[in-house]
Amino acid sequence: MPRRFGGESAHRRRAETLNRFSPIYAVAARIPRGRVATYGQIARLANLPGQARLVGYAMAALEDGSRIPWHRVVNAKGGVSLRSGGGMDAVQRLRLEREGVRFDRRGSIDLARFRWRPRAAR
DNA sequence: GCAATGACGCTCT
DNA sequence: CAGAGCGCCATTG
Repeated sequence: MPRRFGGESAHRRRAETLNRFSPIYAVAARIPRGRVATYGQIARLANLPGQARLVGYAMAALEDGSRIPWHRVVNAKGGVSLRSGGGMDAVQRLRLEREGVRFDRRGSIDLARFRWRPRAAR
């Protein structure tokens, strides 16, 4: 493909960034109901090892009403880590509990029991 | 373009 | 087990 230079618009750059998130969304979309996956786990499954932070960023960029099950994504401690304000952290916990995911007194999930385990590389 | 910030995580103390 | 340090990367001032 001819490499167009200088003329690349910011729009194009934006598109590339979103495209970078695609594999992340693709993996997150496969998390089954009643199970959870960690940011780092998703990063790895998306072939982006060590970029857990990028996963969190991708989740934050989701638009309202997205069909991606963002609530099934938790941190490595099995807890809900949400941004300030919005109260989305409570929403996430409620949605998970409604799917049967249990939280202990400390507010964390037993990953040994609820972590999603995809069969093999896909 | 540099510095700070943020839905993260692993290692070392 | 809590806290500090460091790595990673997109976004913002």
